[in-house]
Amino acid sequence: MVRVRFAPSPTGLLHIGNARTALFNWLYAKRYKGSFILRVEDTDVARSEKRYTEQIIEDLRWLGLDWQEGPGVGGDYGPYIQSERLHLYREFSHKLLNDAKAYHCYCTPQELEERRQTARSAGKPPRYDNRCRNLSDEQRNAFEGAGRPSSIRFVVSEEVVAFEDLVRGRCAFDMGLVGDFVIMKSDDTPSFHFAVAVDDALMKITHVIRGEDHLSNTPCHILLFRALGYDPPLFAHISLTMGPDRTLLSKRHGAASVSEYRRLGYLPEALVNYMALLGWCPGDKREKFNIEDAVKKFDVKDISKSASIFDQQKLDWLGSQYLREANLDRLTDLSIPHFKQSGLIQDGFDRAKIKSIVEAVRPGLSRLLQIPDEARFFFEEPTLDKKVTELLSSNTAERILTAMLKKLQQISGLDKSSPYGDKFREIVKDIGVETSLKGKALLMPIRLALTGKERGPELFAIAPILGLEECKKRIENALLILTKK
RNA sequence: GGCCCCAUCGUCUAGCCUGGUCUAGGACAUCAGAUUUUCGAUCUGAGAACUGGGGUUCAAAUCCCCAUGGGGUCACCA
Repeated sequence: MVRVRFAPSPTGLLHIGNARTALFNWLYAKRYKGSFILRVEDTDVARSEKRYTEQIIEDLRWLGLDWQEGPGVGGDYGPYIQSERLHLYREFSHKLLNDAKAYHCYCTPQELEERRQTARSAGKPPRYDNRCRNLSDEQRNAFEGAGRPSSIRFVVSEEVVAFEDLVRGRCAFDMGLVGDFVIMKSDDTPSFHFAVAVDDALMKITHVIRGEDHLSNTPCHILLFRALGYDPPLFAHISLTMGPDRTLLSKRHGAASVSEYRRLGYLPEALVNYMALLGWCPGDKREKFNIEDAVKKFDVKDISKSASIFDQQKLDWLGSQYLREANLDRLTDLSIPHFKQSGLIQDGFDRAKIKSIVEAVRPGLSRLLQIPDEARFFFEEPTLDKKVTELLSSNTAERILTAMLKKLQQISGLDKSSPYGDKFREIVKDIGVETSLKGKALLMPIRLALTGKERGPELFAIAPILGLEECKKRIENALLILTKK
């Protein structure tokens, strides 16, 4: 039975890199019909915040990554929030203390920091020198008497620890090179290493799929598992995601969290598809695939070993693919909040109209937030700026618009479903014949007058949505500005 | 700095394990053409890579070594 876990720490929003790790864990669990477990690692009291826990949970749900055990769903190995498991870490740390596999360290953070600095400037590795490992009783009593707080450190044995990483193959580390590390902080909460080992052991995790940044932590965890009397799980260290400058993806690179991409209006299936593509491919030539397809083919051993750079353009491309094939009613529902937020509609709006606007506007867009922007001219009369009026200031433009206005005044409606077919198209056709203009020369002035923009949706889709009166008004308006010049 | 991981078009990658079928395939982006009476969208096409050096071999993108480059880690952060 495969049991994998995603263990975010609620010290910030769900980062794209972490979300990808969660996705790979989720895919692996689904692929092998195992359990995906969510565990909240909130042992950093100073930086953890409840709102982040909530936000992370919301983001995972939005992405569609459901968990079989964890906050909100329970499970046999709970609690799944580390701050509710403190008694367990204390218990296990005392066990290690009794077995002489751990000891109290009285060094203060300031002392440790100073030593690290001097070591670093001397060109030496900034590791702990194990100085409290063999404290005499007198020394210990002196520290205790002075009321010095202590942390608990793990006795790291000098040996080479090797393991078979599922993506990297055999990895070996000389533990003689690493210092004894803290397992319980002086505030009696566990360090990351300890909490991870205890929880992964107790929760019977079979595969630890996590970022490559944990690769060199792994031997520490293996030693801990052994000291605690458990078999270590299998490890799979997946490559990291970088920004365009090849440094670790972070806020500096712009949007870096799932919430931000959500706010920008990417469809969750597009984001999931893109994250899966970062360091993994389904083996065939498809780039666009849904999560179920990914489940069928996914395996950690196929994950690329090298780091990958987050490519906004490719995400946008995928975003546009999903946007154009999304169910139109769903898309309409999803974009309505964005319309409201940009002040384009209020309660009591015409849903059918919004739907046709969304349909007209969606090709070429990659996310929901772009929809109201692209559709703004449907709601607000365009302000013809200097550039547009310049583009319009040819006498052919004036001829076209004058003819158009005249023809529009002679008809009673632009309705696409009128028995006369597409009136607007007919009118344009006639004007084309009359002026012997065609193509861009013919259509661009009309587009500019109607929308105020050089680019936008299909012109013949715009007019019927705008309606006859609005079209007349806008053309009149454009002519007014032109003749005034 | 020590240790560890990694290295194919600008980017994501296929191929590497099990050398020959690779004059290295696909996708995004770029450029060009076509099409839509249209900017965009769409379609078609083009340019674009095995980091370098040594081996091993009849043969190396593929196996080995070194160099270089990138990244990670060495916290009472996770």
